[in-house]
Amino acid sequence: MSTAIDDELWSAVGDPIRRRMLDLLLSGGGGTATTLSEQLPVTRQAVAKHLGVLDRVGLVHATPSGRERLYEVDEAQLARAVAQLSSVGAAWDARLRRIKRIAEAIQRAQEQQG
Amino acid sequence: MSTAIDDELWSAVGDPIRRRMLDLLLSGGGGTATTLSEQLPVTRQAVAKHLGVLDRVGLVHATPSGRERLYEVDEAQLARAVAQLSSVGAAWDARLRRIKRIAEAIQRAQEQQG
DNA sequence: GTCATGTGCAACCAAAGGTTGCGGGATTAG
DNA sequence: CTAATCCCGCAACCTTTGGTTGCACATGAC
Repeated sequence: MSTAIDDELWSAVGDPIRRRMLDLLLSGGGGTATTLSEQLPVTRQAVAKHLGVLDRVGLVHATPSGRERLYEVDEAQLARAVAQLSSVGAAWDARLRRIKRIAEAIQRAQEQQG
Repeated sequence: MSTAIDDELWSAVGDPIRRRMLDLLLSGGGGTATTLSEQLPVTRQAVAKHLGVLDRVGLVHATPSGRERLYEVDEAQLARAVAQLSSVGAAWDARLRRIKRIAEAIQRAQEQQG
């Protein structure tokens, strides 16, 4: 029910730039800070900071290769994040359904009474 | 595929405190800045700011009542947000599946060849 | 009227996202 | 080998955002 433990993963994917970065890394099969920044509206340094955040929570990992630094998505960790997203979504969805059921019950009761 | 349009809703539910506020509002059937702040680790003013954010994106709406100001969740808008969460989750999930399929295909090809 | 309570507004602080500028390794050209 | 280049990391600085305190105003209780 609670989302307390997973706030780090959440806030990691909560940033629009970071979500687009994950998209780019997934579709491009990895990338560097420079290549990513060319496809994003921010500078290389900003991308590097975001990559640091994603790296810290384990969503990506880096492979130094010569003067480049190739980043790739950790698929298992991203799968975990996706699972948590759907978990929260499912919880809210369930509560919304319950509220709707209760509201309908109240309305039925009022119609019977009135 | 893209999440560009819905960044506002995303970032609204991207904050852990705001998610807990939505939870509290849903389970408690509404609340004021004061009552919410009593159940959260931040001050009333911080809660009020968050309520302002949630109000701006339409996830909650306020009902002035005397000297109080009751906030309630806009269920339709929250349902929209949930849909977008699952949408992004599903997109990533699909891409992860595709990557896994391709990786397996490559491995099969290598086994045949080697 | 007086007192308490809930709100809103303003000033101030700290952290996060973003930018520019610079210096340091690895790679390629000469 | 040297020089130019490219990619990267680090540091300083700015702006926005989440958070706090303090205060003034309005409304309900006495």
